[in-house]
Amino acid sequence: MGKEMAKNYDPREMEDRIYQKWLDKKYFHAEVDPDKKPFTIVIPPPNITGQLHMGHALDNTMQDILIRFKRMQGYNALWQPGTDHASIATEVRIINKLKEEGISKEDLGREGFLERAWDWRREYGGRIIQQLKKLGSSCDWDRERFTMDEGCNKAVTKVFCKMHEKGWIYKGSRIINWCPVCNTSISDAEVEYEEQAGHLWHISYPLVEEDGTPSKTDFLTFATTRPETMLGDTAVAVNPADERYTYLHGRSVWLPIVNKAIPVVEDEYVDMEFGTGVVKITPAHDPNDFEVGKRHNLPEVNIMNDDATINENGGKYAGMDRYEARKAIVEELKSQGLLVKIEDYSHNVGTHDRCHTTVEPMIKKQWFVKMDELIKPAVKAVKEGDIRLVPPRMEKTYFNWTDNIRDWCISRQLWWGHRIPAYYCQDCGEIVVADKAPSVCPKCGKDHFVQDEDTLDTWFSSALWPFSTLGWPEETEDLKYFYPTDVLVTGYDIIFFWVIRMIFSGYEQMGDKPFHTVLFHGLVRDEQGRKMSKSLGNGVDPLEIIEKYGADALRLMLITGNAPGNDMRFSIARIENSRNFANKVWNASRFIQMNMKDDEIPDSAKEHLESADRWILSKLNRLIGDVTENMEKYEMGIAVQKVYDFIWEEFCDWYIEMVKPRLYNNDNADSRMAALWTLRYVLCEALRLLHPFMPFITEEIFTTIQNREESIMISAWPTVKKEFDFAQEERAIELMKEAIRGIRNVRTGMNVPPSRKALVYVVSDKADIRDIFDKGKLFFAPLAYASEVKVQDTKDGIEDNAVSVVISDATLYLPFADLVDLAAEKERLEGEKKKLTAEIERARGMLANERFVSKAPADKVQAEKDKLAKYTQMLAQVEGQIKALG
RNA sequence: GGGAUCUUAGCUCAGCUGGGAGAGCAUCUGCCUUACAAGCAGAGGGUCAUAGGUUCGAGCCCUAUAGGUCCCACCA
Repeated sequence: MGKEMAKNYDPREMEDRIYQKWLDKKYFHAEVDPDKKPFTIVIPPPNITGQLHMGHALDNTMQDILIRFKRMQGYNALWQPGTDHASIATEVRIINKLKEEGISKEDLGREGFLERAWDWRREYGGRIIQQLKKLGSSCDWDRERFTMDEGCNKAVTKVFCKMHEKGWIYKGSRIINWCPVCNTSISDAEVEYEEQAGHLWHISYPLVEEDGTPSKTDFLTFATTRPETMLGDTAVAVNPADERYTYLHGRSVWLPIVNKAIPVVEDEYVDMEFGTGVVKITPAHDPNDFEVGKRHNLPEVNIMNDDATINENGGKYAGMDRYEARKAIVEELKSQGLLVKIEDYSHNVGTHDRCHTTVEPMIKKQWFVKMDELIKPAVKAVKEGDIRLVPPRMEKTYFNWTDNIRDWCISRQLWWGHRIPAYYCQDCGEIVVADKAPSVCPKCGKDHFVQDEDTLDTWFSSALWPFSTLGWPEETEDLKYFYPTDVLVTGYDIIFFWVIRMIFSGYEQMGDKPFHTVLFHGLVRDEQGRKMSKSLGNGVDPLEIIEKYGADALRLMLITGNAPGNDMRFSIARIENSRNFANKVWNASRFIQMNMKDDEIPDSAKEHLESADRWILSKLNRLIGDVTENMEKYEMGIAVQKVYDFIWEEFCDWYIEMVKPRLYNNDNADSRMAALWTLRYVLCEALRLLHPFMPFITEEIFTTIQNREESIMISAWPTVKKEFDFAQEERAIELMKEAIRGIRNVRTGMNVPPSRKALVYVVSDKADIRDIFDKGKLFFAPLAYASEVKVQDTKDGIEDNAVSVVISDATLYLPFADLVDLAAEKERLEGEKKKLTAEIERARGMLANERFVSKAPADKVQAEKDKLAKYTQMLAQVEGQIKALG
């Protein structure tokens, strides 16, 4: 006899133990194997600063479900794990820690700082990995990678050099987004716009008279949301088509405070409808103005330091913070009578997505990736279906970005990250981009080189993740075998940051897509539907949930009723329901385990299957087909719902109840064995279907019930078995279920309409069987709840339309008339007949329609034919039943 | 300004290529029935946002309207 199962399901006792077993047995490990087809997923590498949150839990649950499913289907499944160095996030974290010690990163110097960063990474970088394990993630941990490990470093350097050589990476002065708090440039994707209440200051600049002095009477008025930038104004602009201002063409205005003349330029960019139709132009601090400045060859006056204080170009305002300066400048303009009015104004302000500081557009020398050519294959891939996005609507978001792509600013003024492999000759200024510092300058022959101080955007290395983790730039066997990977699972919020960049990097570096499918999920929100965030403090810690309810319950909750790409709400009620389901599975298994006792169940038991057995086996068959299909289509939420319904309703509530009398009756060994065999078989198959979703409990039961060590996770995914197709039985039992619904509680005498108290005939030609029923030894739900039981040896006297069910060697007949309200039933059938007749007419009509038959796809036409046949058959049945009812 | 998406039972949400309106929770009734009260047997509850259209047939497709959410761009 196998081990005793505890009365209640307790995940705490089993999950860590089972996970350790899987690790010990190396089930997660994948090696190149030419005989097997690979299935590969690369993990979206979590930040080393990260703590597991519900988003990770969902993301990794989905990946684990897919990889376990494919592994069971016989694929060589590799789930490639790793972590991301997360340059800004980590650097900020370490700086804060240093601050507590009263030191700054400059105090430590670059080397010292990096030492601290690596220490930090060693200490905390593995934390999230441990948390992923709690979830049951079947990653191949032997292959764990880090975006800054040696191989990834090589990949990054190689890509940088390659693309530089191609001219696709360049250094240039551009207007970029500057975060004054993080002290670094950031890319467009990292800017988050926030609606903020602000003001619109209406300001006048005097026109410049012919003698070069500011006019005392003629002014030009315009509005601005950032008055302090006037210090850097180098022009004002009007639309060339604006007739109000033709007189200004070629003239200048006087820039107050700075006290110099700046030209009036004409540019289409100015919207005549907005405000006064005049715009001040600050090329160094506004992206649009920058463009205007380029077109008109305007000087660029940078007025700010890196910390967003005013610099020496700001004259007496130098040293002031940008917002103090704003106040002071407004005051001064007011005192000069140049401030016309102040209006309340709400507008969008760009902020840094990490720290939410208002970004300052500035002109800086930065490294960029040229996107126009690089993006082309990435667009083509999705357009032509080489890469499939699930759900397809994500394509719109994707193309929205690719169509408006701008060059990617990749340099960051940070220390934690991949240092840019560019070297500057101190003697002649030559720039050399190479994987190592050159020994001598190719231009002047000297050897004084200094490496670029900047590091690369974190996403530069993550873009290479699908192939860098497999060994690129080395030509490894892994790479040949596992690349392209199969499915990428991630949130729709990082389409721009990551997904697109991986796709174009894959095509550019590998000449092939990084994966064929991207499966998106949404955000996990709190119970009120708010985004979970640290500042709100409404985050639910997955680890606490796992501790209390088990990883299986958490996983099931996350995946049920969750459609791809849709946000979902966290709900403790649904967690409880998931846990209850686990308990249900546990107890059903315990019941089977108890009844198996010490018995060996021979396979020959199959030869004595009874109708209830055939019914559940047939149902199981259908389930296997459906679930597999849903899984292939990434409809995991639907798949698991079907497994859930099957186990709880069909298997537990019906089959187990039907089979109880046979288990308790020791007089018919064949019948009992057949029931036991079916119980165990169906349970094990259902456990396999459930395993990707709830790996721990299924493993525990699977090994216990079979009293074997063999793991469910490496067992075969169930397939549809022709031998278990029993359409007849399915119909019979479904009908019986319908008939006895409502009378199951007859014993308690409640809630059952009198007309439904059933008279049950038990028919058997065997005397001993009749005897069992006569003496009430055999328990079966309809019998127990029946108003009367008649035992006889032939079918004589039983109406034709009685519902029958075979138990052991007896057949039970439940006369329809006793079970249902005949008048109501007749009415229902008449309705049914009407419906079917209409359907048949429709199908006939469609098939008679030449246009439909000739133009519709063949399978559609076939489907109609099938329907016609089916409906015709059903109609005959219904008509028969009506006739039988009289 | 452009785009996406949602509106289905009291609540939270599924509903795959048009053909049966569903789940969990909540509510009501009755049950401690030897697998399970983390349970069992039942019941009630929906004009599928509104208005049109296509179709033999619409929760699903089209158009418009209202409201919500999100993304992108951004006019000083």
